[in-house]
Amino acid sequence: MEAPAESTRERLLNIAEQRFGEGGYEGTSLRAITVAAAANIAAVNYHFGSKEALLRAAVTRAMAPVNIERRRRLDQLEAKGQPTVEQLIRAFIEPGLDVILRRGERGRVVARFIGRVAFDPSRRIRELYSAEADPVEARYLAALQAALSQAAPDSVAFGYLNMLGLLAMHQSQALSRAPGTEEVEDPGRLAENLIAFLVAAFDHGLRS
Amino acid sequence: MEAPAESTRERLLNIAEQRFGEGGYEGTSLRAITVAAAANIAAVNYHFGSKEALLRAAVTRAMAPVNIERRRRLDQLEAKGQPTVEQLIRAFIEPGLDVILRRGERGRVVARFIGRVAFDPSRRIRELYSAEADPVEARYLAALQAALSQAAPDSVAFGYLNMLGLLAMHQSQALSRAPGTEEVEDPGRLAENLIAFLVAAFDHGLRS
DNA sequence: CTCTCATTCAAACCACCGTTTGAACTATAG
DNA sequence: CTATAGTTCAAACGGTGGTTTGAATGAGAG
Repeated sequence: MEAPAESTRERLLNIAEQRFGEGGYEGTSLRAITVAAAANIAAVNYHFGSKEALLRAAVTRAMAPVNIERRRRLDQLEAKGQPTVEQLIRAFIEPGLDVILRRGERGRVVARFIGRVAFDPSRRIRELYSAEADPVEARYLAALQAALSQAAPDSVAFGYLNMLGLLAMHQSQALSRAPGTEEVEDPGRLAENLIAFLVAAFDHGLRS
Repeated sequence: MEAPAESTRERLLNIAEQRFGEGGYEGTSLRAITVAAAANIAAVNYHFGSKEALLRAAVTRAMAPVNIERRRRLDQLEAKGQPTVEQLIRAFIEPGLDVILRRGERGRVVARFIGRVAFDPSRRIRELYSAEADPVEARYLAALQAALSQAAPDSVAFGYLNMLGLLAMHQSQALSRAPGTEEVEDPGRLAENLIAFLVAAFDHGLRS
């Protein structure tokens, strides 16, 4: 029928991404995942060890390209001297939303999954996201502080937190209206709107 | 021992607020709630009818004072003519964070609960929040549009969505670092920082 | 062909879930 | 005191959760 090259392990990760992104971790059963992936229940524990380990593997796989792209852009910017606030925000936001642009329908699934994990009620699970994002986070904080030398460190951290939150919110479509009420926004336009919003807030809205 | 005036119904609502705010709806069992509330399992179905009805009652109770205060401020502002963007943002944010200021430790619990419900993975549950917030929402959107006459309606809606999201994020402390790493921010200062951040974004970051 | 090892499978395990039941308790009204 | 309505209780219901088991299957190596 379709691509037979997809291994059970990959099918589980793909469906887990989709279902965890729709219903959250607690709200999604392994049985729902394995049925949709045409796999046996025991496959999850065979390939990953536990439900949480499946989630961990899915988070790592989904975040990897985003982190790589963020690092790449940061390297590139810093090689050219002191980056501007807008350049830094762009280098942070765009990789998070390009996930949607690059791949088609799967892109939205991945983005929603990432955003959902970032906002999960359980601290354990939010920390999975933090652990993935942490390596880049320190570099962004330092670069933002350098670009906003007049701003207090607390303010820069506050701005970064808001940037992270708004990105996760738009990724997960958490507060979007009921489907049909509004058309799903074009991801490219969304990125530009979000970047403009954040640049203005960083440039004019942080206490010194 | 303590206040014996607390009815079973009130104890259930208080504990539900706390536990749903900590673990989310799916991640919190009725047994955990009833044990903590020193009530029988059947008490939930007797007083509310179901787990979801308990959540609904808790959301309604928690949101009521916020909505009342928002309406009051909106009435007051509109009686004096065209409100500024800052006045409108302040009238939206402050009631959401005053929940923390007014009451002591319980304030944080209530705020976290509200924020958590707004970001719940299940659409059903997010709609509980929307249903409570909706009546005021239309008024805020109209007032913001009037204060930002040069901005496109889509942009105003985009800004409002971001305001809603950032408030819910700070209410729920969703992306806060592990406790102990940073001191919990003073709620008053948080409100001022958030308002300044949003005013700047609305004034300089919305496409026309 | 045979051995080996990775993978898949049906079935079961046990714990916990939300909900229901019917009896026991409480207090107030007649 | 007695009836009555409101509330609490222990116990059980059926269903579903993540996890485990041990046998069956498959392909590749010697």
